[in-house]
Amino acid sequence: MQSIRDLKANFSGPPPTSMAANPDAYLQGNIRMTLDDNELWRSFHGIGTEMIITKPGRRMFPHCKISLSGLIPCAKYILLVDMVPEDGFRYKWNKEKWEVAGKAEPQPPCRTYLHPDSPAPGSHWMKQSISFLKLKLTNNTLDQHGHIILHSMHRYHPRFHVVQADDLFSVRWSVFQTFTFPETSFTAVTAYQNTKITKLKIDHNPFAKGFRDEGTSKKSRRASKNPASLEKRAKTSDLLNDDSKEEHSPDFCQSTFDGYEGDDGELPRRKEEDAVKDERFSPWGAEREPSARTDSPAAVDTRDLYNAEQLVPAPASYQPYRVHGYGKSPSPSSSSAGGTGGSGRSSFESRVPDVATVPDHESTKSRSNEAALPHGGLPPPGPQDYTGVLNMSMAQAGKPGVIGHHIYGPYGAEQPLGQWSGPGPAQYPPPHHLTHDYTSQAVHHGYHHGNVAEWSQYPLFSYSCW
DNA sequence: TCGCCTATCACCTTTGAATCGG
DNA sequence: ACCGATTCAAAGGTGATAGGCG
Repeated sequence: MQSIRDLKANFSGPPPTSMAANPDAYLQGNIRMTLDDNELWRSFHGIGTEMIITKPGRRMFPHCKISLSGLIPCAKYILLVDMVPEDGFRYKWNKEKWEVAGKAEPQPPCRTYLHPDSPAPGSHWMKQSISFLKLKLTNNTLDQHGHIILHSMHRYHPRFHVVQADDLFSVRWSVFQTFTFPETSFTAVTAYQNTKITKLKIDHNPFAKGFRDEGTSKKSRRASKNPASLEKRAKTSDLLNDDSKEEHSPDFCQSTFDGYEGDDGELPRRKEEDAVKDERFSPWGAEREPSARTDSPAAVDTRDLYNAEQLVPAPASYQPYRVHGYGKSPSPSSSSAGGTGGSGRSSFESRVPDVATVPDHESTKSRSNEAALPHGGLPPPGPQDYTGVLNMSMAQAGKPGVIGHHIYGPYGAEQPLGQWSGPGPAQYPPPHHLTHDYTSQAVHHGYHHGNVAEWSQYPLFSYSCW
């Protein structure tokens, strides 16, 4: 899992370098998030997770379930989840594998799911697993229930935010850290495409028990009524029987993420090997191959897409954080020595700042520079969902020694709306920008850019679970 | 014709109120 | 009166399916 270290440590403590050397010195920076049911997530990820989205909203399965540690027991926190596009493409399922089908659709209104327990003290969050069971996904852009709106046939991954705040209204003044887990990425679909995923869901989701083969469920009767379904079921079975050979299956193209490719030769540690396996044989391999990306119809610069879709502005200087914090490099959770391989959990300690800083001249310059780039132009305002949305951004004085960790409203006097449509693409750069040593790079860049004022925006949508 | 979306279905789990017994 | 265990029905989640739409 990847995470991003809260910058607050930079303000309240010694220089970043020393902090890195003494991580225990600042509790704030020691928040650790673990993905529960990691094995299940991985089994889905290895095939290519799909999540059904429906108009009334559909729960995720597996659902997001995490564990937290390192929080201040008596301090209150708010937990949020949002979904961010994995890339700038639309996909289609063709001949047992996913193919790029063109440029991604404009990003639907960005919403954030607030955990219903929020706000709650750190002790509450740490005493047990935190489940986002009731989070629902929809493809209805006019949804009034607060479900997270996604596009079908697009790839996303959930992003978890931990915000230290006494209440929702103080969120804007609060620090928050963001975590992502590579294995939780998925394709939003209105109907399952990959029969292996269907089978896996049926096998593991209690609500789908009625579709399991075991016993003489009425499903059999139902299926027997329709020869076509019989055929389909047979096909499913065949496919599943071939699971043992799946690594050689045509739909399991080798991934060539740069972050991993370099290691292809030798993988001394077994854990790492296992961890990377999912990526290597993910059905996404072909599409995510750098060359494929370049040549794909979408030879579209994803940065443009994110500019328009995400509205999470981030200057060029911010890019490295996101690149390393989120990219498809080997999952740090699984490759880390303290790994969670056998624990069935993926864990990640926040390392990289994911907190935007108050823009200063430097950042302004940076933005200007980026705007001058071929793909760095400011996008038109995207379809932000402002209704009931607690839009906010985190602003932070990036200069060393400056105690500033505020979150400014997007339309506050401090920050004209125009600035909110800045170059967001930095958050989701193409995989080929990944460097080999993801973790160390992330840390390095995070601190390296500490002097640069940066912005980010997290539109928070909370009424979905109140 | 094809790919995707949606309404509907039967089956199942979850949930909470009602009931019962100690 | 209180508490815990059990029962039961309603609510809601699931994938399958057929048909609609562009």
